[in-house]
Amino acid sequence: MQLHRYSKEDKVLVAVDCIIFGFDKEGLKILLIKRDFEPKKGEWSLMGGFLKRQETLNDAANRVLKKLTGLEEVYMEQLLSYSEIDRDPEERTLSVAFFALINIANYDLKLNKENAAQWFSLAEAPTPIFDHQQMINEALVTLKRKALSKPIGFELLPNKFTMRQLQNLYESILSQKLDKRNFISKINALKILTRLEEKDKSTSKKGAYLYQFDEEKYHLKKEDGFSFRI
Amino acid sequence: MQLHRYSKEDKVLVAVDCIIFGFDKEGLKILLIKRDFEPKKGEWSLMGGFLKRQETLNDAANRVLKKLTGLEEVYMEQLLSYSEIDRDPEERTLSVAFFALINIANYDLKLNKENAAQWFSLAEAPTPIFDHQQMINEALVTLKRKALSKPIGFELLPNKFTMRQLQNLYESILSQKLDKRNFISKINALKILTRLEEKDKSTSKKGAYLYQFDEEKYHLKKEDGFSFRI
DNA sequence: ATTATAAGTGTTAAAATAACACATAATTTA
DNA sequence: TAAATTATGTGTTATTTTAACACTTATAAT
Repeated sequence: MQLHRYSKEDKVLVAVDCIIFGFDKEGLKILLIKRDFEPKKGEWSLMGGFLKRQETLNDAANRVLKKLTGLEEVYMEQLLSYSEIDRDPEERTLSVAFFALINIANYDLKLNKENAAQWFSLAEAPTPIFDHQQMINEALVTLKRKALSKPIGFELLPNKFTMRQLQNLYESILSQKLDKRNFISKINALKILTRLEEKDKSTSKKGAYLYQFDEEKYHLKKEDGFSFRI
Repeated sequence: MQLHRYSKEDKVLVAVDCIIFGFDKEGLKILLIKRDFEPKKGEWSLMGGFLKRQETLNDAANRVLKKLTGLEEVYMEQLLSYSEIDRDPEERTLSVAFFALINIANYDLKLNKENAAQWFSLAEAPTPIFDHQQMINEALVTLKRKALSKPIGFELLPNKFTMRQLQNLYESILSQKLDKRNFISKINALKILTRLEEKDKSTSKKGAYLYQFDEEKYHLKKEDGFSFRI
């Protein structure tokens, strides 16, 4: 008897590639890394690596991200898999895309000593290798869909933020200007924010109230979902 | 020099599993197959098979479906991948889920001579092997989301169908009764149907008008999407 | 002729959304 | 110290969308 009944089947390399979105005062950004191995060494790429036999895809995505950037405990979500035969010219590799949202200011990328990882605004990002641009484009569609059906921002914004920052985030994601008054009413209707007494004076003389997410209500809304019409 | 620069990396078996939804007068159904190889031989399973080195995931899903059921040129869409280490007790296997929608009446499953494949209503389906039930549950969520944001039915209904059939389809997918008059108004507002002069008399003495999808408008709407509030 | 059955059709109230403009607080400048 | 500047903060109204709701019609069966 054979050791494995599936032994006649083909095995393939499986990779994970992480589309990391960040947000700061300049807008929505994406994290790319300068690839340090062949093929395509020196070109820009998503954070990627190979799946090991003894780990799940999620584990692999987290391991890869930590190794390349020092980022840990990042919220990640699986997207689609990419399987064109020659997508990696070196060898047949199936790649599973992941996406993550993080607050740029919270993470010190200098941990990444060679500084091979870099944030790019979406408009200015270089064209990455293989089919990574396609992955990014599809992740953006997912991100927009999520912004319209779930609360978003908890992972992207600092702990305390102004209403304007939240609106800027939505505007960045949706590539669309929103009416301030209507935006605030809609957000308030969700009842996921707590307004603090504190104000942020960094952008105005008057100062702007700081808000925090009510984590419990936020996560409840996240499960239920809603239809946020812009 | 090594033949492949990636040669130190692990390779794994990759499978595809197809969640096939069908619709007939009894409602929404799912197609399962009696597994004819070990492990779990004789138990119910999704249509599945292994990815070959020289095919894409989509190709594999279509090949598997054709082999097991005779079904060809079925609309399929990729869902998530499942990667728990021991999800298949035999050997580490990554599985990529696909989902498809077909019109039960259009396909003669007797082509599948051993009749190993069988339609089950969702409530009556046996518990399938491995993590297949989880795949089905997640596919159902996807199906509901799609029904609320894209026109649906083209793949599931016969070429000509009554408004009632379309409503039944939506009710099956959403597990929810809908108001006849409101449903018709909303569907008509989409302008994707053509009403024929013909009537279907199979379910009433009066007869019900038959409709067809206007394929062009249907696909335009499918690209744009909409927010169908039920 | 009566009955039974599913089809077909419109109105109205309620809710959600979109459009819209001015007052305020605090700093900076004159 | 008065005036100007700047981003913040706030409500109302018209429009659109959605939800609730009941009777008539065509035909076959009795």
